[in-house]
Amino acid sequence: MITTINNKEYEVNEGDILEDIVSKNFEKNIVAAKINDRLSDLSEQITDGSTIELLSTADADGLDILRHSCAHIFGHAIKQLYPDVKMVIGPVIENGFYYDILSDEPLTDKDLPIIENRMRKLAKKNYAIKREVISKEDAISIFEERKEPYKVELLKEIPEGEIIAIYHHEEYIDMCRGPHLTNTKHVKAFKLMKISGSYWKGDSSNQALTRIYGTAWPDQNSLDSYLKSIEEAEKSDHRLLGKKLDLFHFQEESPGMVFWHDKGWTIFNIIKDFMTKYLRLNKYKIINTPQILDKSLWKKSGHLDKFGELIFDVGSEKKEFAIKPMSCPGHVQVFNQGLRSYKDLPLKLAEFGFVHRNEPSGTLHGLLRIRAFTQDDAHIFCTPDQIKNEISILINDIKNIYNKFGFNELKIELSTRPEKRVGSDEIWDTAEDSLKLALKANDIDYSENPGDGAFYGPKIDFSLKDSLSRVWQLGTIQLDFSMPGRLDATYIDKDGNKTTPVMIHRAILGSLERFVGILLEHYSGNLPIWLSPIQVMVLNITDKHSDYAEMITNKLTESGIRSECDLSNEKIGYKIRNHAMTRVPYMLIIGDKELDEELVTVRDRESADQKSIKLDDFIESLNDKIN
RNA sequence: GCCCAUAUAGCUCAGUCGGUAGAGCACUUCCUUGGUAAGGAAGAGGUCACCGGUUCAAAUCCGGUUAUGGGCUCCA
Repeated sequence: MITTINNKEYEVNEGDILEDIVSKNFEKNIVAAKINDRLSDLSEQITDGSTIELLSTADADGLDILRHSCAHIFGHAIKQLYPDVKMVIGPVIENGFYYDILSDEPLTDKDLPIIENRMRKLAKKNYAIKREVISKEDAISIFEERKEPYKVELLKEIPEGEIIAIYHHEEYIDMCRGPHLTNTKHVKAFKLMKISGSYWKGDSSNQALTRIYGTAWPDQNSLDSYLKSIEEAEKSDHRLLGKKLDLFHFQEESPGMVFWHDKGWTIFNIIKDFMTKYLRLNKYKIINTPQILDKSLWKKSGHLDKFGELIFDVGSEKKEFAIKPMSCPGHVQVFNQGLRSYKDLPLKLAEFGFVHRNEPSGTLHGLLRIRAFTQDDAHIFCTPDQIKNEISILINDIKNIYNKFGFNELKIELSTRPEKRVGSDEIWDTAEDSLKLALKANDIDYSENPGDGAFYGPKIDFSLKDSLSRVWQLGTIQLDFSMPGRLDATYIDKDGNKTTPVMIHRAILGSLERFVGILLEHYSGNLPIWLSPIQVMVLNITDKHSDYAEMITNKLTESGIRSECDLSNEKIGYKIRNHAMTRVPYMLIIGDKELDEELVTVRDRESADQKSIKLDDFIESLNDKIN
């Protein structure tokens, strides 16, 4: 009998176990295999003519297996330490695993080192991990006996006929599809990271569970460098940078709403101005609609019923108002003023819409998830045949705009028709096709999210990751066949009939507040020159040079360069250190030499290099870089 | 909203067994006028998040509230 392992043929006997062949012929760090492209344990029997690819912990699949087995070792440890804990699920995630458990005694982070130590001891015992395929009934009775109600419930949900495997080492038994390591000895480098909450089946109305996160790596070096990278990423946290660079703050009296300081607000406005220029160039009408509108309008638009809890309300003289959570209904009111002709379409209404949403307290997160924010919102009113072209333009523009801000890697998702929806299937076909065609035409890599569209239409979402790999949505393009009708928007078509337009909701940067946060993390605070709130800091060496330094600062300001000067009575080294920490791209040093020769000495943020040049030359080269 | 944790000077943090608080930086004043990442001295700063309880006595122990952090759920 012949089998192919890692492209080499081996003579084997009927009933041979893969592990035996591996231990004779291969290195020790082989942990699992792909048999005919299916992930498998080394404990499997070899069949005639199969093609086998061996996996070590250096392979992505092998590493996942290591992490999965590490979760089982966690289970083993926690059951030894806290026998009453109920095990729920323990899947592999990016960089590690988690395990959901139910514990009567609340576990805290102080327990993590204790559990971790026990895990280390268990792993070192070199327990063999065994796989066993058993019947569903047997599996249920095993876990009933072990008082694991969640495992039993999960088992009951497995369809008849599916293979059920259990894995055990020493006294620990877990239910698992596998594959797993053959021995706990491969688990050497791991750490329990954090403890948090979750829910049974991810439903907040179900039992609250405790989730423990761990990370696991092939060796200590990889673990160390992973931990180090997290530490580094934490330094890029926009909340930390907001404080250090004096950009914004939050306080208790207004949770989830930002107090912008001068420098932060400058960044905000640079972005807003950039987007305004884009809107003007692309024939948008820029409007502004009221912050507070009668609740009846939100009732009519459908938002009050769907998002009532999240809408802030205000009462006045027996009338009930809502603070706007979005700008769409307001935009339809503007569209509805006067009679619209098909010749007016597509009509693009844009607003930097400041909206309030009473997000649940537990979801707030710096600038990335807040309760009051500014959307770069626009609504394109058009006919169904204009959709494709408009979407195509948008996708292309969004890509270019993100590139301009330095983002090249994005996650783009197309969400298609949900079960509950409005509009005919023909309209949905057209809408989804136009989105797909536009994505293809612009050569966009995207994934599909079937059934995740809004009830009123499909959408394309654009997301980015923050410094700690959390994903945040930026832009969105949504087709809407519902709201224009609900809010009585019409135009006169070619035949003189009143017709309801289609509405495209789109935001490019999403929330400007969030976008500032993401930019800060992306650049670790070292914003490109054009986005820097202070582009040039002028430093005098002694009082003698103050007037010249001030004169230079004024000249820079007159040339449209954001600059300040620091005339404080400190040594130059001290001033450089201070401003270097605030990430100013350029410092100009002014002393005797500069005064005598009418020059400025430029210190560059990137290289810390200095060169002395004429002020006008500096301004010119800076303007080249900015534009 | 749910689970766990945290809250001390403007910032970063220390504060042991319950006996009403401390450092560094920043700030103010003075000395210093110094050429590329911290010159020196002095001073000022806190109802220890808030409310309540235990105690002769609470930053410290207990309960609650608020906010923040990490997740979960949610996100038009």
